[in-house]
Amino acid sequence: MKYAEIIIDITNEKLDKIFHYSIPYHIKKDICIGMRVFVPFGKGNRIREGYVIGFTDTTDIDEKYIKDIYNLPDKYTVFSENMIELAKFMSNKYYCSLSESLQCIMPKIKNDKTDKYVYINYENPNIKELIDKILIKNNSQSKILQFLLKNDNVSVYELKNILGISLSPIQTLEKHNIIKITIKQIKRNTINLENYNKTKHLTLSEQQSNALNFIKQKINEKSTKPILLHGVTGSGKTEIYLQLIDDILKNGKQAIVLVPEISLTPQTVERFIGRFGEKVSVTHSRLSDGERFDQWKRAKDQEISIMVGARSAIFTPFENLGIIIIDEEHEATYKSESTPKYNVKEIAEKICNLTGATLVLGSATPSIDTYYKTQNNQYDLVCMDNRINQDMPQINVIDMRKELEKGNKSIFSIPLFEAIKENLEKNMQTILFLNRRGHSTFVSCRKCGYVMECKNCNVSYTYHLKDNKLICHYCNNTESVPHTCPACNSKYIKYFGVGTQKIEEQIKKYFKNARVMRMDMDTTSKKNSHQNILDDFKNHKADILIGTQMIAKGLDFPKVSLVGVIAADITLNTGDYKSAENTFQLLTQVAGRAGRSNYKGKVFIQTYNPDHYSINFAKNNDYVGFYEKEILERKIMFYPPFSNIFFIMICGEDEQKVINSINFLHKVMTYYNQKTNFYLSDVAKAYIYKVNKQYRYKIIIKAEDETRLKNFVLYCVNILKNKVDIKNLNIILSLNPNYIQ
DNA sequence: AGCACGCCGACT
DNA sequence: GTCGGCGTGCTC
Repeated sequence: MKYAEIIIDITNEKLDKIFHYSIPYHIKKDICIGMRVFVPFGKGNRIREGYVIGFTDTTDIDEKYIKDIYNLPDKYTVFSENMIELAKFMSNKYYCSLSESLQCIMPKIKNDKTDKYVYINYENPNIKELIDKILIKNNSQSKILQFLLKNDNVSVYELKNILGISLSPIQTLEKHNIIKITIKQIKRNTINLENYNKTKHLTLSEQQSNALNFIKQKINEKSTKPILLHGVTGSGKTEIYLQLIDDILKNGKQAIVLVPEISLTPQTVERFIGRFGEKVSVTHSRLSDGERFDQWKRAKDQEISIMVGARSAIFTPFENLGIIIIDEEHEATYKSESTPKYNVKEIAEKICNLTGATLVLGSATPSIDTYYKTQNNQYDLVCMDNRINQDMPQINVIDMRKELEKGNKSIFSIPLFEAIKENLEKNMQTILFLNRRGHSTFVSCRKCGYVMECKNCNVSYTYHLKDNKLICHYCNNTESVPHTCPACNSKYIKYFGVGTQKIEEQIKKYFKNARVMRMDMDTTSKKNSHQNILDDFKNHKADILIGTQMIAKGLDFPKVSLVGVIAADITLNTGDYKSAENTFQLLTQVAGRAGRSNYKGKVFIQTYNPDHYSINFAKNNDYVGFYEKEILERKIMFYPPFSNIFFIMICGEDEQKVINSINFLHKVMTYYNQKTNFYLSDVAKAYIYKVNKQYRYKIIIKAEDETRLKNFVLYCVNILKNKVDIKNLNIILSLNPNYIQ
């Protein structure tokens, strides 16, 4: 144990290696693998943060260059050895540096003074005299008290910075009982336990107990295979999760539950808190760094046993993890879109391999990739085909071409219109789904055909009725609507296409007495507005809810008996190989919102492609049928899971430079591909080829073997980086991205 | 990342 | 002559 192996917490390719430091005597007894360290680094010996990932007795470096570790900031290990192993796995799999992986695993420890707040101690009976005594003096203590008398909610960190003082006068005042330092309550965004009623186990249906017993048995057998729980919408998957977790806790182990960010509303969370109370912690994207760290630390200190959260909750540092549950496993948000571009299902599988925990994936519409693994014997499969309370809703597909033939030019088909009317009369609720926000998709001149386009991006503006503005959905650039056409000066500006705002306008026009609410990115930008809309709708403060993606999934409104999909074609025609899968999933999930309690649900899907298999299988609630058709398609087209797709995009403001560099890269790839013979596309403009003034060009390459493909691409990109000036260019690499751009 | 070294242009 | 621009290279 002569030297410590340290990873420096700086993101730079050249620093992505182990540095050796010697261990001074005063920390020798405390230091261990996984701890944070401060070390002198570089020529100026600036103190930098680093992590101990191992020890060694030998080094290639001349001993005279080796420096001492400066100190250990924490008394605990930040990473378990499993987590260090996971970080190595991540940097290899997602081609990022070790420090990036480690940063991703551990929440940023903010200067730990940030969360300590300072108050004058008014409980001290002599406080008035004591303050007066100090105020006369001209010292740091006096400055502190003057500041505190004028300001509320002051942190130690702010005091030090604003007044330019050190910690010691603050500590002296605390010692003399003049001020109090309290760790700030982190309850701000977490759920208040008092609002939740304790719940007990529900009685399981036969299919639920079968599923539960199957999974329990697999856990007892110490099976290492992940388990897919395929249960139709409303089949009661959550209750199974709860009882599984209960079992895990009884064995002294802990549980991680991942849900998509969008369903991290109290609706889902309350079921976990209701059952397990203060043993549960919840993380979501709106937590501050300090709050996030606090949750992390509570897990580390074994104050909690269950973490419910979005993607990043996978890194919760439980000592004795028993189970990882990934609900709605098909959701695209489980793949990160920023470095490291990890897929949380892969991370979860790795963690389970390392710790012996069990991985359970749940969905009504499993991803094709996951279901394929069950057919391949890599995963176990357990199914629940029936709803608990009701039959599956009746799904009607409406051919919008025929509506047009009949002379109906409105957004609503006659059957959907009649159903909305009938539902309103019955005082039941309706959900209308459209995967596009705004009012009109584009604005153009009737005379010359000119389309209003964003200056920064190669996309047409979307018209927003409420503020009468044109908004670019890619860069949020906003413009007023012109009165005359900028190209030909004609006055005939017309709005085409349909967005959620337009639906709202039309509904209000046709159903004057209906109470309507809209939920999309435009109505949910304020804090809690998301939740307020859902609560109001659940309490029947509105009859019709119009919305995008965000109303499609996981919500449970007992009084909704009608669901209308305005245009199924939007997801169908994205040009992505996953468009059929996404359409099937979305339609099934939206339809699942109807008739969840005692009322029979009805669903209307409007489309110009009524014969498309994704729509037909969704109509018949036939997941397996859809899977069999789709997997055949993937095999023929050599798409995942039969291949891996590498997406390479180069962006920059100088279009010629972008073209030159991507052409060079393509030449290099073509040359080396003579041996490897992967499927290599030509250079092409990205789907939207200009965003935020940046021009974007892409190359797509497909291969069966992930590692060989990845090595090939990284090798070629490296040649590009060494041979061509790529300054001011951005090279984006993504393996199996959610969307091909 | 951030700091030193080093090699060229416009000034006290 | 020298001050300072930031290009290049290295960090246990």
